[in-house]
Amino acid sequence: MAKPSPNKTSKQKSQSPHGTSDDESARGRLLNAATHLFCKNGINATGIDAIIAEAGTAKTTLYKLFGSKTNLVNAVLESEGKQWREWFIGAMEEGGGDAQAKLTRIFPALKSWFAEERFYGCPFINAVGEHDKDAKQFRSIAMKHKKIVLGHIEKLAGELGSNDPVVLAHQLGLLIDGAIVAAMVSRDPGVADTAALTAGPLLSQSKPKKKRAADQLEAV
Amino acid sequence: MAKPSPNKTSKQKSQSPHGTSDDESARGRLLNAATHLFCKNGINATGIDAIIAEAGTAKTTLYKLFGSKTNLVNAVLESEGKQWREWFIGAMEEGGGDAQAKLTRIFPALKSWFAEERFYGCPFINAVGEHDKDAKQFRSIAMKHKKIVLGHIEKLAGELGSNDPVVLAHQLGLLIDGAIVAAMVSRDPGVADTAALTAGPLLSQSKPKKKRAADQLEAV
DNA sequence: AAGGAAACAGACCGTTCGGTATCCTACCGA
DNA sequence: TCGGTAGGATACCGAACGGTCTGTTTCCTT
Repeated sequence: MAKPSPNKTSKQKSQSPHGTSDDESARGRLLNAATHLFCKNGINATGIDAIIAEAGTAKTTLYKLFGSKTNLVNAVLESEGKQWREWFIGAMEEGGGDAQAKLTRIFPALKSWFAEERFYGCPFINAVGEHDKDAKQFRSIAMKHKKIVLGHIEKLAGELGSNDPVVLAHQLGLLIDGAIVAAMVSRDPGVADTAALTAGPLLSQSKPKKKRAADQLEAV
Repeated sequence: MAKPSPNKTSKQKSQSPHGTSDDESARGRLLNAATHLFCKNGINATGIDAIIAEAGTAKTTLYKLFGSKTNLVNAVLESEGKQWREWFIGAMEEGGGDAQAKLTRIFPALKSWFAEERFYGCPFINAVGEHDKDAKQFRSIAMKHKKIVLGHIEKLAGELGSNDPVVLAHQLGLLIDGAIVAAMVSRDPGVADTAALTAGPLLSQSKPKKKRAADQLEAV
């Protein structure tokens, strides 16, 4: 939990799901500033000038380091996604216990994220929402991110003994997404409690053999 | 079930949750074009010129009728929200049956929405996501919309005999939001089936007296 | 001490943005 | 015949956009 040492190479567990690395190079400052502004105000609403003002760099530096705004956006999403996943998976894994214990930590972890002053929703969902929905660009990035997260949940769901880990992971994914957007809109971290309440039975009743999930689907 | 008439033109149950009213006046065409482009490409990414080009009107007409882009955005959200709610509530209510039957229609209805060619996610969620998250403007509009929807679900949850209709409505709301954003990102209407699968037990097991929801929360 | 890379400042480019002004056309009821 | 209204066309405005340019400062290396 407590973490020593510097950045870059050292493996540190983040306390926070995002974006304030202590990288004080121009690149790091630009990435931090762009992350903050893109997430807070939206990508299209954030101009280059605002980013360099917050980063305290020159415009030249930005274009030397990233080449274009598009590249900067991609770099932000990549680093932010990586940091978020490390935080999220870490929050499940740290503290040990069985799969159920780990999966039960999902929504308390999200709740603490929602309560942060700089919680602005999911950058991937927001990025998709403010761009062409027929284009694959952001949707594929978002799906790649989601796939990694759900993959880990699916693995835990398997350890849990679920008879359909894929479906269970998707169910939890739905609750996660729902909680994130509801928290973004309402600014109420308490939505995570509702999500936890909904997820609870899924995690405890998934061991006993009942009808298979796919069959239940047919019944609807 | 079919209710006649009150407003404006003829009152017909919409087959579709959005935006293509048959109003062929300049105002109607502008509203349709703006709705389509805002939802498809994002509000900030959509310029006035693109809107008037799709509407086939002059820029003057837009500003004579709406005054500003901001006003146009608000008009779009208002009309779109109203149409969506009428469609959604209609989809639950039409066909009758008890509260459980009505609530069970939620996700099949959403699925048919997700499958539409012009499904671009929830305009309110997307609008919040691409603007300042510290500002109330879009968040309050979105919450107002959501409150009406959840209010209706809550009423049905009460009829269902749920011992905590408010919590049940919020649980369903979470699944609805999650399904909408997941469908927007993945373009897979099937997420509605996963949501239905998750909601099913909530609707059937809510009658028997168990621990109160709030108590379960404490247990987490 | 000298050199060079990295970052600085900021003027500047062409384009597009939201928005305004002017003038024109068509229709419609009195 | 008339005037009013609704809408169309187009030129234009200042500001902001993403991006480039020239030139200066800082600092590490040798």
